[in-house]
Amino acid sequence: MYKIEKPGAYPLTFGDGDFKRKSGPECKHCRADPDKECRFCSCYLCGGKQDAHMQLLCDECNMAYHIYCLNPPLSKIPEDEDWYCPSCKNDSNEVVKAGEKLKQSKKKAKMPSASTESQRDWGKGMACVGRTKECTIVPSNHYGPIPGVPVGTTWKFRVQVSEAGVHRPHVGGIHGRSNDGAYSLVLAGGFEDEVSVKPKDNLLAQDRGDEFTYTGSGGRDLSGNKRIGEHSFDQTLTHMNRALALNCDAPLDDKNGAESKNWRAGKPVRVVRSSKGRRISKYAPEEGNRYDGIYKVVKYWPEIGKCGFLVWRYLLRRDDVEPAPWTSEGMERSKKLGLSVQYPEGYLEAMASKEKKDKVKKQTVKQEPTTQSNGNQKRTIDDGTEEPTNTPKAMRMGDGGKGEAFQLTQEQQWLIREDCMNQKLWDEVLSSLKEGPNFLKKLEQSFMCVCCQELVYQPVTTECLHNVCKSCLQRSFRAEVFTCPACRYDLGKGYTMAPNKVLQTLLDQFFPGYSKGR
DNA sequence: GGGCCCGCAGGG
DNA sequence: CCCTGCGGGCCC
Repeated sequence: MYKIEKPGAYPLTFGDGDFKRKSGPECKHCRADPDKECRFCSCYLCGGKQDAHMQLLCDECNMAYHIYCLNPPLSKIPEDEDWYCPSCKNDSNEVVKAGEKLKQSKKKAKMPSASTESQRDWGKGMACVGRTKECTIVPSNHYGPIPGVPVGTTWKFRVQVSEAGVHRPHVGGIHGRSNDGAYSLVLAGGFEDEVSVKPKDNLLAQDRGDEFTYTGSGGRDLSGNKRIGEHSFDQTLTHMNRALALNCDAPLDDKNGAESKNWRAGKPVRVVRSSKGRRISKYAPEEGNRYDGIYKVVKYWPEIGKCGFLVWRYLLRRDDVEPAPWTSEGMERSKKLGLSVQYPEGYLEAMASKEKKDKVKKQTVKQEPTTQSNGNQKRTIDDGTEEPTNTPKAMRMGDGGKGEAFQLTQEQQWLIREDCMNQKLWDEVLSSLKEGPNFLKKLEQSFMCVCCQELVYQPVTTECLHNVCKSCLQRSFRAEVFTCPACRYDLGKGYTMAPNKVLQTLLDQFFPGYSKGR
């Protein structure tokens, strides 16, 4: 019934009450909220629910795709019987017809996976995924901030930073063009042992927040299909190293380096700090990759690194009107803007269900020692093996049941930590864990919507740190009241009501089924 | 906890 | 087309 039989027969409509897909009568990912983007029940590429009549369903994976989101886009619904999405479609020259020998497309044939015996599944996970969106508001060679992305914005994965347009390469540390300049770089502490051989220069090697030194790329042994490796030859002032040097307001000198007379006159570089740099920099974020603003190249010079090979080094200095995230001004701003680590769509949910699955697996292994995984099994991020969720997934009282503390699952502890905007509330609620059953009462009180006086549903956590049902807040806005219903803090007419997915996941676990009929 | 090594995006 | 690359998940 989900197959498009003829052009014009589109099963994905919202008006006829027959909106059904893989998740039963209502999508378990977005609970059929028409205002919520969802890649599971709507367009897999943009998540948008609009233009249902232009959403094609893949006959293999059953995911929906806007014809205009496809690359290349389609102008109309194809007339063919079957349609397969880009990831399910088989390249025609990879299909083995009767009497033909196995052949592969040129590209695939050259890929490492074609010539390896490895059974490991590389297909999933954030290391090997492609972008699902692209920044188009500015070109890829844009200098300066990305409009709409404030300093302090943080993403869990590099691919998201790329999607936002802040730093486009997936892996590379510098983004630039060798005849133009560098647009952005990532500080991830990949060069900690590359401090100068001269001890007094070690100070310069440190990240001091508003100033830091950076090491160029290249000179590494990438054999074995690696992306980073040991230094084994000299770096040259070419490619991205040349690009970054061009940002410095001084004539290029690829022998001795150069220093700017007026450092602010150099081309601006967007700087992203990664949590990986934490080992060597106290300015690195706790988690993910954070946009820290605009820096300029003050000078650059060649140097013999600890590795014994020549490396190019750069001194960068901050030049941005937006406060740095680690300053008190910056922290206040981040709080006001409600900035928190952004995860890919569906990532937290996938992690949560994976954790659950792993636990189940462990148990089955314990019970049936003969069960073996064959190693060939394909894994998917969410292969839909969810059990019915009528029982709390979690924490019950201990065995005796007489007043023991409430037990949180690991997953819940993790999710609670993720919900940092509600940290204060959670601290308070968690303090009643030891009161056993009273914990749930306390939880219900703490996350009650001030409008409907019920447990919040699709909660919007406001800048002023209150939780209101999205629908309640929308009702308020429809009545032209644009303040927080709890404290009257002005949210502004254009306020975007992003539901707190982590909180919703948690509440669904603690109060299974509470959102039914809402 | 460290090593292995994949697809993808970008520049040239 | 080619080459490069301060990711990241999984296995040992």
